Amino acid sequence: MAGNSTAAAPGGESLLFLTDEQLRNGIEAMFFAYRAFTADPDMILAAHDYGRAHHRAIHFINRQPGLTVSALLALLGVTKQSLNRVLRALVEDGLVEARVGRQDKRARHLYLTPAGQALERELSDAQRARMRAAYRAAGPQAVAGFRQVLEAIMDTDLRQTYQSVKGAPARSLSEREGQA
Amino acid sequence: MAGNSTAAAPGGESLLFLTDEQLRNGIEAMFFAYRAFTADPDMILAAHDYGRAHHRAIHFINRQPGLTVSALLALLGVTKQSLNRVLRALVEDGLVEARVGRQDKRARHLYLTPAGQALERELSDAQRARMRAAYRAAGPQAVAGFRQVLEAIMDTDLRQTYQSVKGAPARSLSEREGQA
DNA sequence: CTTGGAAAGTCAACAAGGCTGACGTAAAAT
DNA sequence: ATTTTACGTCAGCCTTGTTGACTTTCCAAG
Repeated sequence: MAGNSTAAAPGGESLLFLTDEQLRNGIEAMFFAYRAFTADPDMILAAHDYGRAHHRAIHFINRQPGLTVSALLALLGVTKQSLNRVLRALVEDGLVEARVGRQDKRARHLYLTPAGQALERELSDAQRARMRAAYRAAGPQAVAGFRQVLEAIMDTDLRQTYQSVKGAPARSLSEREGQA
Repeated sequence: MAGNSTAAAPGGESLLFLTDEQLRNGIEAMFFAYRAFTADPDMILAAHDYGRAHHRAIHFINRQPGLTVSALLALLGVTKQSLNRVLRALVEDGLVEARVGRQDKRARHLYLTPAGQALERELSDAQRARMRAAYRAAGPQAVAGFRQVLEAIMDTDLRQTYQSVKGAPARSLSEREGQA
């Protein structure tokens, strides 16, 4: 079975932190923390008649202005049809601008309008405030561990995706793609 | 505004870990890690024609056998109509048993049947395997930090909820409520 | 040059799982 | 006796995921 709970350490280290009970606590902590993590943006979004899907799109468009729909698709991990609905609403409401590619006219390059930037700021201010408070309370060392474990939880694919975004090229894409 | 990024430390500590950039990375790490975190259970659930909602119910019923519908409601933070749909399916499929309370006959106490326990094991084995690998890769100190930050992210309410479950009384509820 | 496939995006329709509102019933509490 | 609590249920709505069936555009091979 899978319950090799309190195994003695082969390398001499205490492996008590690998107990099934510890793992279960970690799983539940992820569940509750993620709920809190999305709570503030959710409230703001509801006031604007948007949902989490809109938030995610706005977040990454802000992070990499000029990225294409398919690039965004790869980041979000949803179908293009699903994303399209969200994107259409944002474009119609004037929060996002979709410019046709100069070199490849099939591609749409996405940008936040000033209104879009305003909402992005509102959302990320709230979310960062919570993270900042948590980071401050836990301290730098805990934060380092936090990040380490989160990265270890990711798949190889996702970790690469994450790493590629982390650097935040910002603006480089638009230049690379030859946009205005 | 909210961008007090690289502020100098009032207490003398380096506050570089509170940079907007650092916070943004943390936010994205949460997003990607949570996706990976739910990926394995999601695949198993799809094969059984269930969704995440069923998983959550099964998880907490396993954690606290004999808990009532309203207790589960409080843990999950959804409406009873939403939970009821999920619960009805699980009861009909013979994964969950709902016993009428002995002392309070209004209450339904929930238990996993052997079939329910089997699915729970399948799901949690997969999820724990991922967490175990991540914990092992990151090491005990990182795990401690991980847990600290997650708890700090939670609201006061959620933290209390989490703490109350963490102890895992398991079986104590059924006795307290006078169940068979 | 044309033609056929791949890539980008759109429209339509469906399902899961949230939500609100209204109602019913039994049991408990006052 | 009345009110409140715990639970179930019906009806209907919304968001956000899905698949399937198209265009339009680009590129490469014949």
